[in-house]
Amino acid sequence: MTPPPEHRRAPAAVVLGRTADAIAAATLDEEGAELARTEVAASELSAWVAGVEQMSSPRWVWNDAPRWYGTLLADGVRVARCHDLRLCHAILRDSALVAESAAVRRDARWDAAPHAAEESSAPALFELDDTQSSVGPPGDLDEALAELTRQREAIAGSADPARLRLLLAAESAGALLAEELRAAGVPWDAREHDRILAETLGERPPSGGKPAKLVAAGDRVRAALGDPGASLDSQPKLLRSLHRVGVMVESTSRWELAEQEHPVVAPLLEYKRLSRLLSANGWTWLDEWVSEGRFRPVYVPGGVVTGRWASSGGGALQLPRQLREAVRADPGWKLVVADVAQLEPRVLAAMSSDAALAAAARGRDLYAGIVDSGAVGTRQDAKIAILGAMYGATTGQSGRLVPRLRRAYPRAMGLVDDAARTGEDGGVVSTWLGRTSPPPSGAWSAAQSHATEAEASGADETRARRWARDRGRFTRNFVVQGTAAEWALAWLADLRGRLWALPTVDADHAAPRSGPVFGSRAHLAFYLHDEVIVHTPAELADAAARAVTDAAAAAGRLLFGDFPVDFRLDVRVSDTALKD
DNA sequence: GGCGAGCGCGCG
DNA sequence: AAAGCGCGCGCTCGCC
Repeated sequence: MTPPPEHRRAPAAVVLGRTADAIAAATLDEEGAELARTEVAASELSAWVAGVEQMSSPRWVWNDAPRWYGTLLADGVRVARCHDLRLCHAILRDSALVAESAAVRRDARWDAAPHAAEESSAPALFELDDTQSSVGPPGDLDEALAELTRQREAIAGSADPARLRLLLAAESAGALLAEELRAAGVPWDAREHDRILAETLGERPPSGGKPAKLVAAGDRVRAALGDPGASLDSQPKLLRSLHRVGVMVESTSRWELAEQEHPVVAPLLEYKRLSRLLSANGWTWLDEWVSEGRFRPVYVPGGVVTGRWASSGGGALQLPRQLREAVRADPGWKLVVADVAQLEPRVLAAMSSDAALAAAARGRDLYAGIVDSGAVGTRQDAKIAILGAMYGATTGQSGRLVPRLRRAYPRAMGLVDDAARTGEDGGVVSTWLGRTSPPPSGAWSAAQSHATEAEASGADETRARRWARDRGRFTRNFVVQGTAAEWALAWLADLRGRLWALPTVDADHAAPRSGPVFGSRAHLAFYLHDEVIVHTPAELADAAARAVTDAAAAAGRLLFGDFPVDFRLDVRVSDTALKD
């Protein structure tokens, strides 16, 4: 079928790059052939992108999403699709699906770290001449076009182009979403945060000193140690103080202290709890990271080798449960808080086609299903056994339970056991969609080969074996954690589209602090591995909750087709992100 | 005074 | 109880 001419001329993709004083854009057709080239003044870029987006909704191709999209969003421009060259390069470079000879593997300039996230208020972004910048991947149009060509060739020549396309689309959607999450921010009630701090630590001290309850806890510890001058914040000193009063621990970690019977233990654990809250998420954090009712963390898509996101600054991925009450919808808005129950074992069931494990998970708590199958006796045992199987536990209760799972779910356990063996042998493993683990380091390989030589000492052999097992546990977990991250990206990408399709609200119901794009509509506000928070006008909360659930089902089908595994969500509509 | 390592602990 | 995976960050301390 021949499409009408006007459709053929509509660009399938637009590649953006920079010149010394403007933006250069190339429009491409479906096959990647260049249709036209345009120059746009930097100050006009957002308006130009908005127009093209409305007309043809192309896939925007750029070197690095943070470099482009933050400013577009600040200008009120949202795009539907992109291809993030930096992120896709990293995947293709390492993927076992890609031919060894592929040119994309050999251009180290695209191995660059991401650009630091721009302040959304930075007006000079598009004025900067960063074509010569030493930070981030190459910035000019011809470089971007050349890299895109290399990537298209690598995909087309790969062992599974369809999977890779899915992975790269999901990764790129994540790149968009990371900027959107930052633009919208987590709705944060600073007064509630302050109330929690004051209740736990005592009132905020005027000049950055220690709050009263922390001081009091410290005094109780020093009294129990019989040493008014004891230093509690220095691990070596604290350890010596504990030894002096007969608490013979090897570390000062919480779990080891908790095993001890001594009057110092309770106040010390309390002191540690308060001290942690103050230093990690106290008033200093609040001042630095929350403004105008929003926490705007910096997400780093693909920041973890497995494909999980990392974060940079603000500790976005470590928000303590204690502070969830400070996550609070704007007036007239609601939060939809949803997390996946037992994501990783469900993913493992699907990727290994383990029908028995999938059946245990279907329509219920997966751990309860394992108990019902008779493999283990209690829910707690099931949880410990599953975690042990995915992490490679060999000792303790977990190590004892894993063999029972191996009998009950041989396909699932076979998959992770194979991944571990491959890693121990120095090989690489891949996720369901083709993200591949890094090869072993030079030191690792040298240690392994040295251990087989005649002059190797027993210590050499012991060390080599330990490193091999360490790597086996890493590759064992890589396939599951990485595939779970792919499922989560598919979930997010689908949800992002569903939320965008919901109606917008009138200006008098808007949440302007979520920015010009998202202030008038339900939007994603937070994402953490297997959990999302949607901030939505109250009247759309039910629709948003349905979108979250429907997106999870769609993600399961997209990755695993008809394989009968379900991804159960706990979904709550509430004013706060508090978990029960 | 800057920098990296080690510790400990928050999250999944 | 932690064990077995993946992170980021604040703190101290030794080194330069």
